[in-house]
Amino acid sequence: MNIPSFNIAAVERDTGLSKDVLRMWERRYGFPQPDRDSNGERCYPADQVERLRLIKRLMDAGHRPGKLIATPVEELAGFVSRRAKARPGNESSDGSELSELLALIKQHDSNGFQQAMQQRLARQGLQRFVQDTIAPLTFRVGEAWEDGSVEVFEEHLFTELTKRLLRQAIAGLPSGQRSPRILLTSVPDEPHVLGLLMVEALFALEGAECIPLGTQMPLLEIGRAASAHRANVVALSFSVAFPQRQIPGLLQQLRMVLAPEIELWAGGGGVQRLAPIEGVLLLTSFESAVSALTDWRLAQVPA
Amino acid sequence: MNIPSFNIAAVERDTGLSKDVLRMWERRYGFPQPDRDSNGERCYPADQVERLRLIKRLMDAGHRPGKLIATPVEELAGFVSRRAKARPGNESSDGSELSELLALIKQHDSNGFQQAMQQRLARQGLQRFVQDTIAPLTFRVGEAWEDGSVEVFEEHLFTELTKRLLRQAIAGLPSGQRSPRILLTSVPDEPHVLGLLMVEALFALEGAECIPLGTQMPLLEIGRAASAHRANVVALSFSVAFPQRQIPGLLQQLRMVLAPEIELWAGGGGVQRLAPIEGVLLLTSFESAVSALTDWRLAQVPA
DNA sequence: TGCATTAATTGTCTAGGACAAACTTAAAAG
DNA sequence: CTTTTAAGTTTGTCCTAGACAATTAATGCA
Repeated sequence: MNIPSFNIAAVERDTGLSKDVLRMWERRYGFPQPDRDSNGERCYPADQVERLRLIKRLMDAGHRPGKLIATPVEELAGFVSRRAKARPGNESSDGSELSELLALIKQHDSNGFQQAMQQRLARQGLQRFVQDTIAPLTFRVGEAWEDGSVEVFEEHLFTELTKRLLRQAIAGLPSGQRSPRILLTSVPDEPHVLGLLMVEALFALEGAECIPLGTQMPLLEIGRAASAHRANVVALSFSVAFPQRQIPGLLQQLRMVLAPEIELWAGGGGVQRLAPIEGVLLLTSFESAVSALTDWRLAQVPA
Repeated sequence: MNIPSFNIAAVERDTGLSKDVLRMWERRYGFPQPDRDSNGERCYPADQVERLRLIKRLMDAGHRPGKLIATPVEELAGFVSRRAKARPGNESSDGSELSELLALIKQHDSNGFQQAMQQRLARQGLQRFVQDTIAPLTFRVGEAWEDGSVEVFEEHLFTELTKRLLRQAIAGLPSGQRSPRILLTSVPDEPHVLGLLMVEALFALEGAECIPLGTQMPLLEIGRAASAHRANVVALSFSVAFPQRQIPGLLQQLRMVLAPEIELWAGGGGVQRLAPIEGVLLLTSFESAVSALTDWRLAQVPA
């Protein structure tokens, strides 16, 4: 069973490192060092791809590539997330319950996980379920992914099951002619949808009319959709994983594309530490999201 | 309101054309012809981005870039999908009902669409709903997207609402220890999830235990997930939009990664016209998917 | 210790060349 | 006249190697 070797495009797909970066690292650091096929093209052996994935994970956790690449493989495993390190054993009563949920994921017990989540939803109600269960649990899963204690496929399963749960809960809420009309989506390089669903649940609970467009909408298309749906607000979500430096530019571009009377809100882990942007409302917490909605309504009354 | 200009990365995001291709076209065909900033870097004006998006759409519909780029913008609008052309007015009684659903999408009437779909689901039952409503409707939407009569954001909304409906329906089915255990996912460049949900509905109806991992799983990760979940079958979905030539290679790679006793099934619009692949079962229709399940069960009995 | 300036790090962009795979067209054979 | 084979186009992806700006770290100075 000869393990196949990956060409540069396959490595880009599987690691998330761009071709440019892969070639640059090879030139600068001497790693990766792929074989070449008869055509002079790079062929990455599986173990190098594996190491690249590990490096990428640690980079997302805040480490710097130069150090990581210089470090031998064995030691790499010893690097752990800064975030995880910074939070040693603050196991509140609720924290341990979250750990139980996390454990179900790691045991690949989808049914058990779904049942436990359903129970919590019934007990807490949708709003608190989102704020006190889904959000922190998502955070914990992200942490665990960074420090390697949760596999990618486990994270995928968690996301998939949670998406279902949330969508089901949202479907159970009343709908119809409500206001404001909020268009929910994300930009092309942002595939994470959980944040959008969480905020949709909150907005829907507060009586807003949500128009969920899914993720990855081109900017010009968002503008068109907002007009076509006569949206009052466009709400975008950026996950922590989204490259922060790109966000201000994107929001400014979108602000120019949108009609001025349409509000632009941006939330999610990616906008936590962002400088204010003209014409854009940054939602740094669930509370601020809800109060943004309240403020919008107040602002409508005098007009 | 100065319309912003896009750098090459933004254009890649918004059009789906790689940087390499954008630069190549500029060199070969003289289009696009972006301005340059003080740094010598490309700045694409919005109208060129728009034209590129149109060209990309027509390419996906089967046209060739050389012709398209040579054609003036006004005439481009006249190009229509080959598929759409080939099927002139076969409006069966069911076809017109589908058209009504499509019309609701184009009117951006989410609530009306959801209600109409719910009704059809109740009337047809899940299996026929998937086969006779969702599948053909998805096809029609794809067609309409190709010939430009449906906007991207309309297609997104359709997808989002349909996903919700299907997931809700699936959630209503019994679950628990059933067999076979089927792991459902797609490869990293395949983000389309509707096909997976449709087949999940059918498999779940037939009593299989489905493990939905969402889309875009790296190959090595699929292998790990299959072992961890003790899956009997790994089922992949490829949409019509997926580059066909890449599929055989991907499947062969994955076949090598998977333990031999785990079956590998591939379905979706992308595998319709594919040559058989050793160790991979190609599901070219919903019927073949169901019979694959039956066959698997038969094969288990003697052992 | 806190802040400003310099230095190192790192990603993205640019240019043009090469080549193989996919598709078309032309020619030959049945 | 149709089918198959061969030659020719088209097109995407990969290659090298250089430049620069933006971020992060480190130094000097108040």
